[in-house]
Amino acid sequence: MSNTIKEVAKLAGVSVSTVSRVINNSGYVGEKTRKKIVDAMDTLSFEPSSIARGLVSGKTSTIGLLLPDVSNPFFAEVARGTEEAAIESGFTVILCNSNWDLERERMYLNVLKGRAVEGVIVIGNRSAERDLIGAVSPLPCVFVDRKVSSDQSYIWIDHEKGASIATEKLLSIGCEHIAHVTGPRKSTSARSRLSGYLKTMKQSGMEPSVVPGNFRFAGGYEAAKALFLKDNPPDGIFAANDMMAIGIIQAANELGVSIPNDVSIVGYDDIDMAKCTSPALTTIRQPANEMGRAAFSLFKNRVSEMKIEFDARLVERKSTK
Amino acid sequence: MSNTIKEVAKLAGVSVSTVSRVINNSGYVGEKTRKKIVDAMDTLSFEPSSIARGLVSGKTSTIGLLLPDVSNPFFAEVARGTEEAAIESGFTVILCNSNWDLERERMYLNVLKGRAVEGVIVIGNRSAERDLIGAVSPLPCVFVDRKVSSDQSYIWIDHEKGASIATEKLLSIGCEHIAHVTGPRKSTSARSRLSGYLKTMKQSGMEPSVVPGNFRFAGGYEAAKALFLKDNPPDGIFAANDMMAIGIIQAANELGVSIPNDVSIVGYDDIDMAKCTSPALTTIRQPANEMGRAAFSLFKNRVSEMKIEFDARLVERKSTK
DNA sequence: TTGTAAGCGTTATCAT
DNA sequence: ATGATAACGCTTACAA
Repeated sequence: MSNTIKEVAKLAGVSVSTVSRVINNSGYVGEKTRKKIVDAMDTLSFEPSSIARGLVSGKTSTIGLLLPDVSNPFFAEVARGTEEAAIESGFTVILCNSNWDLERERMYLNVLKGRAVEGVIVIGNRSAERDLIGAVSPLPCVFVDRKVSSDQSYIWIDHEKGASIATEKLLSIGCEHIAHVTGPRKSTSARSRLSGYLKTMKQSGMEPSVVPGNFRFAGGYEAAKALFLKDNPPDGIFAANDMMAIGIIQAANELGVSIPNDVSIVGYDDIDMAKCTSPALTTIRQPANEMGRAAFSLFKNRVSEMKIEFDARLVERKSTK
Repeated sequence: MSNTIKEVAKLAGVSVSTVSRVINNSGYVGEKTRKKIVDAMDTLSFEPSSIARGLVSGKTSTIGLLLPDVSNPFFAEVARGTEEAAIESGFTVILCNSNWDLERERMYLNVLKGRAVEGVIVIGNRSAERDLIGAVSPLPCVFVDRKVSSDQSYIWIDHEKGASIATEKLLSIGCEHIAHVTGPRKSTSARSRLSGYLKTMKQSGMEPSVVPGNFRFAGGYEAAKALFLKDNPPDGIFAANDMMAIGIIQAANELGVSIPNDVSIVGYDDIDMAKCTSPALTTIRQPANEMGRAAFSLFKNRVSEMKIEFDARLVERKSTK
């Protein structure tokens, strides 16, 4: 049962401030007194109230982590990285799933502020930049997977470049009809990938073909079914993330479309599962765990205006010729 | 900018107690006054400090959710359900990934207590029951996916029965050599599934064949490779969860083992992806989201000694004859 | 070396 | 219908 500092003080026959000193290891405390207090704390199994402490110090050792959907393995992995780094620094993280919903994003941001988090890490959000910054201000905010123009910090990876690499790979192996299955419209990273695809296609004078997706397995699956049933099916597909790419592979297998003979597939993320699909998925690797850890360290070190950029790179496996 | 109730009071030209009344919708407040105050709160975009509230009321409206691994879709979905229900009740949840690590479980439990959560929901943990209860005591604790003998509450689903149903299905279609790929040894649900499998096999006089797994895609994949390369490969496999079943399907596809002709596969969980594998996965359905919601409601209504049991049921798809 | 007392932002109990 | 004011459990000058 959690007792108060007062009861400890009484039992030890000292004042609360002395007890506070031994709790925080600050100021001078006589050896005998310290021992008496420690004993008292033990017998009462005293645990200081982090609420009261938070009220006084304004510090809660808590950060908020806002992301669209933990079920997405990429986000889950970033969250893991952040959480691991946080715990190592004595912080705890409050996890919020916005579900790609603008309203919920705003709501959560308020909840977090009310909870007096010391900072917010936002991953793959949809809100307009100024809305977001306005909403969390004056808390430090680190953006992951999104470049922001102001003096905020962010962890970034060049999706446009990654998408170009993916598209170029498909081009380089001779694909002549390359389709792109997108992520949710409001996801900035999805948009960047789309734009990288579009640019690269334009540069090489190819006709783009875009199918809307949603970053989920089922989305890729549906998109692929539609694509393969067309008169002029693609011979290359760049999916905006691995989950959809895996859905595409399943659809292809079901329809008897052979990978990579009939169609080559490139995904994005390099989630665990990508190694093990059949055929194994060629994809653009994002170091998710590291990105999460980096986000926390940016927050922790109170660096503002710091931009860490990671490199997306191609991981070639068997789903491309 | 997070303002205080004082500043709102000043701006509205009233006392803090009146502001407190409109915040909490308690006591009488004149219509005009209320409007002034609401306006003031808006212009300052005031958000009450839940810390200060917590200090006064002793309530933090926060619960801890301890689970082994958010990357596991089943856990992710339970977490989603819990979080949704929590938010609807004005609670926020602190999410902790134990990574199936006993040490981390204990550590997190302490962190949560220090953070003054009002209760803890524990999913699929490994710790011994009394350790766990001792560690969170005196906080209310709801166990998900685990039956506990004491007066604690739990949400449960009969894994042994589910596993029996799965095994029986395989038996009923004439499989003669049925293997089981297990979950992590220390997972109680994995153990129950194993025991259901073992029992059913024994009842029907069949020789069991158990391969260790880990609930992850790669685990199923590896196990299947080993299994299919044996002299006497199985004609039926019951995987302790869907992620592994999907890994098994991939391995089968790669090795040219035909499903369900050469081998029938049954999974466990019925995650989203199960519908879309190729062939679609026959599996035991667990209502993950509902289980998460139920867990929160058990906590919320402060019911102790309440046991909610869900039913596992077979969802037949194409991976079984 | 130790104690006293003033907050931290709320809520709740009295008055008014 | 509204306002003072005393808690809540702790930290932290400032005194002693």
